[in-house]
Amino acid sequence: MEIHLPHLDSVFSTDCVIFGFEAGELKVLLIERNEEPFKDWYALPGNIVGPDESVDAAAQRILYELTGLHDLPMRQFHTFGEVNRHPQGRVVTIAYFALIRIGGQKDLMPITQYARKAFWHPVNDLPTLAFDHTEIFKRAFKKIRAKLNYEPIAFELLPEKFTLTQLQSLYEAVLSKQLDKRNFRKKMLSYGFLKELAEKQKGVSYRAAKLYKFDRRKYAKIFQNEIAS
Amino acid sequence: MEIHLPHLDSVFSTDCVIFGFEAGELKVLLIERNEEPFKDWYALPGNIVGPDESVDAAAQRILYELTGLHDLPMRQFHTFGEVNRHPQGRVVTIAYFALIRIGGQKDLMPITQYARKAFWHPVNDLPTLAFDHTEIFKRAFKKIRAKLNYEPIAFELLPEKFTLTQLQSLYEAVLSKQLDKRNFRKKMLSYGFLKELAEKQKGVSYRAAKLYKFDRRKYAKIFQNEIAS
DNA sequence: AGATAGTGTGTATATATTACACATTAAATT
DNA sequence: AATTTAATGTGTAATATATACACACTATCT
Repeated sequence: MEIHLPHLDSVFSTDCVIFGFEAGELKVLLIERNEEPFKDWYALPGNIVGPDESVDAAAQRILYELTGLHDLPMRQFHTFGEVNRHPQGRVVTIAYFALIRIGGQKDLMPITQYARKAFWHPVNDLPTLAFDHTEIFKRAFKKIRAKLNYEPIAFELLPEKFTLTQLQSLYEAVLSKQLDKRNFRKKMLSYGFLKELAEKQKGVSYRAAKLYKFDRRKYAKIFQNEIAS
Repeated sequence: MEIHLPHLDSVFSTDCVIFGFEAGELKVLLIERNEEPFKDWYALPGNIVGPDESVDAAAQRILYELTGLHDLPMRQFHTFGEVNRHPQGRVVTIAYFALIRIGGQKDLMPITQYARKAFWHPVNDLPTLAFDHTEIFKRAFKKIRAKLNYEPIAFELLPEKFTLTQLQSLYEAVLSKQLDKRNFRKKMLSYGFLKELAEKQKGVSYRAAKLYKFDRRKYAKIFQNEIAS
């Protein structure tokens, strides 16, 4: 039996690529769709922008509706404007990415019926995604890999207090390469925006590491003269 | 007498920020509008995307119609999605930039009646522009300033054969700062992607400088392992 | 007391960046 | 022919940054 789908006029939508970091792995937030087309498929959280909301606001609303997450600092990274991206008609999609601390939120929980569930999936070994979401994801991943080297995005993925080893392991996960421990520490500390805390790591069965936090204030002071991206 | 304007449904448009370099100055391509709203104002070349063309293709078509330029390597840099950008209704605009050699083309000449003329204007001291085009321009300018440091975009603005002094003057114009001649040359040449030609500059009333050209092949070879933007 | 597992640290070498000044050349002028 | 003009083309020393590399220390567990 064929499913009848209405034809859509030109519309725009947003898709969000939300990255998280957990158990030494970089992960991306997916939903399981509960709607045609691509019902039951995995997809990036995304939907149609309303006529009376800005695209930025729509991205926030849609993410909330599909996953329960709200008020993330989302950044636009590309707009996908090919003609045949959507089986039901012309859709231009403005894509966003954000990086968050997994677990910093309460559980993931779709608010609407468009998604059956929302879940984290490691970026390596992603399943096939609906629409052109695999391409959208790849582009976002490339972007954050590049940004990692010149913007302090790593700290958005880590808990507020973190060890230098955790920071390094995040860099290694995102860049897919090993880094030298001594050089990594020397460099990170040389920037001067990491604040060493009195506190130490807890609950480990070996020597506990010092905790640090990212001092956004100092960062801004140090890099205020640089050209922003 | 009031002008009646039709209400538009949600549509998308493209705007292009085309940079050129002439007489030691960075310039941007503007049009003089011949249509409401903002009739007679200066603006970036832009218009509505058709239902059956990709956004990238639309950007090319629209630029051609308004200025006569075609087949430029245009790159998307931001999408403007606020609700009240356009007095006639909701318009989401995908913005592109490109860099070209002024004079490499025949004259600028609008093909359609939407623009009365197209012309180059120095980026410093821009006139007031229609819509939010000043903001769009600024964002593009910021982008190319940043890119100049990690992508070979300078060569898109220069003639095929150029002197190192011309190259330096371009860097100085875009970055708005003076650079040291010896260090600049040392660094540029150290990359290994500039090819020194046998030929020399002509028609100058002083010692003629050596000409160089950008060797795209070598560039690709040298930077193939780097993360692209 | 010993084993385990990860933390924390320094130095030497190579590479890149910065600061800085003058002789050379081609054309134009006298 | 000699001089003026205006810009080209070049080197070195000092400093800062990046890389390569290994082992003693410490907290917990057994």
